[in-house]
Amino acid sequence: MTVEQHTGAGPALRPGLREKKKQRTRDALLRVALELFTTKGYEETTVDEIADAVEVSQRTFFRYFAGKEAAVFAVQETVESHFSAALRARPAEENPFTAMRRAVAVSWETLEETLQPVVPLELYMRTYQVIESTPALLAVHLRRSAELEEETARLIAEREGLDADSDPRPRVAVAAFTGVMRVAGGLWGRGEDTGVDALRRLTEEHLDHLGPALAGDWRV
Amino acid sequence: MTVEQHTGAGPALRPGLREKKKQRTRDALLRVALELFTTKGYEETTVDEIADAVEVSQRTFFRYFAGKEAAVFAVQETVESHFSAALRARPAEENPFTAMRRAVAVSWETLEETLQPVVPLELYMRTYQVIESTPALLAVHLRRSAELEEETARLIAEREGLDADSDPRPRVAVAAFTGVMRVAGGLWGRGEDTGVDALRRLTEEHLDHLGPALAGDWRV
DNA sequence: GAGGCTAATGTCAGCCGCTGACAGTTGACA
DNA sequence: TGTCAACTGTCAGCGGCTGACATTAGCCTC
Repeated sequence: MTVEQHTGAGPALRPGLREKKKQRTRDALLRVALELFTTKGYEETTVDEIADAVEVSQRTFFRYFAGKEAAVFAVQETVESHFSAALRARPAEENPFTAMRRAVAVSWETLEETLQPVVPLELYMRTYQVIESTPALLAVHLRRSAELEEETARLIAEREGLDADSDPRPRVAVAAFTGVMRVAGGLWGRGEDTGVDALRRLTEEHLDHLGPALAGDWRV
Repeated sequence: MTVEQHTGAGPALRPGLREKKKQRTRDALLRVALELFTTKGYEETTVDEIADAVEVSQRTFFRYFAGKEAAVFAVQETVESHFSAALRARPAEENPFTAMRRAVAVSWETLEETLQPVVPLELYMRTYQVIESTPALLAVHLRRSAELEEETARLIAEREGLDADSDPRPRVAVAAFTGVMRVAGGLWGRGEDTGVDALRRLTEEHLDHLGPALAGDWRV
């Protein structure tokens, strides 16, 4: 059994019937899973239901996804590496915060076309809301975010010519930044407007407060 | 079935044999669970093993703890409310950051005596390391931290006479603060020195960088 | 294009976490 | 002492997940 776990970056050279079938099965499983999660809820959806809907055995589902959770976060992986790429592409002159802010902005602008081959943007957005509102998923999401944060800190350290292991500043800055991002994300998840624009606006708004909030005395 | 889920704040007026037995069972389950988790690992420990060691049925374990995880975080609950209390006790003149910093410092100083009745401090510290090094537990921990963060933001907002729902600044400040705390906690979890002092020192060190890190240009 | 190789899938048995239902036991209190 | 309620045990069962083994089906060679 070989089954590529990640979508992109496969060999893809002369797909062959076998590869194409695998891809189709994976896509079908993913789509059906997200569709069910977003309609009847994550906890309420059984792996058997997903497998049945795609007409494969439960065992096969687990060969494509490490677990029920994995299906939820499969798309998220794409989004995250999309952000990392955007950050790497930022010019060296920008300071850490500007670079992160713009990387977020850019990666959201181009999100739709990046995701299109995998799932429609709208389904992804709905999935994101399921994550924010399902305790078990939120927990995993936060841990994953922490990992992305670690990676981001290393990127920032590199940009600034610092050693990420000995110098705490990159981590601290990134922690503060993503902390704010998370607050915005949480608010968005609890709000009504589920569009990308609403999320973008909320984020900008909150990031604007980062500097002043740390200054200290708000009562002036 | 009534079984008080939390340790403190019970009636405790003239315990009675029944209450005492319940308390003993719960304590035994908790201690044995943490002991097993910290020695053979969380995933490797079965609920049956815990129950057997205490000589109760598996079903009884689940009547005292909502799940395997709940046992791990039972102590953490105490620690968290201890911190909240310390923050509430901070004088109003202190600015948000100072208040949070000192609340952390104070609550750690008095941690041992607070925990003593429940579990030895050393066992708690070991448990904390298990949390940091077990993905499933780390995930839950982060979600719980997010909830504490929410509560803390409300406290801060109240101190400053702001509305936590409309004004993003309390949340942002708290997010930045706890983000840094988490980084320090993570480093401590991966380090060798497992004492409280090491954790305290790391925290102070990282918090000192919060202001400067946000200033922007680190290359001067 | 028949046959062999191997990847993908299906089937089955079983572990573990967790829950509802029901029955048995044991403190509490009149 | 007897009644009631609280606590516990037993049992059956679901859902997530895994290892082992048999079956199917794409691929490649002669």
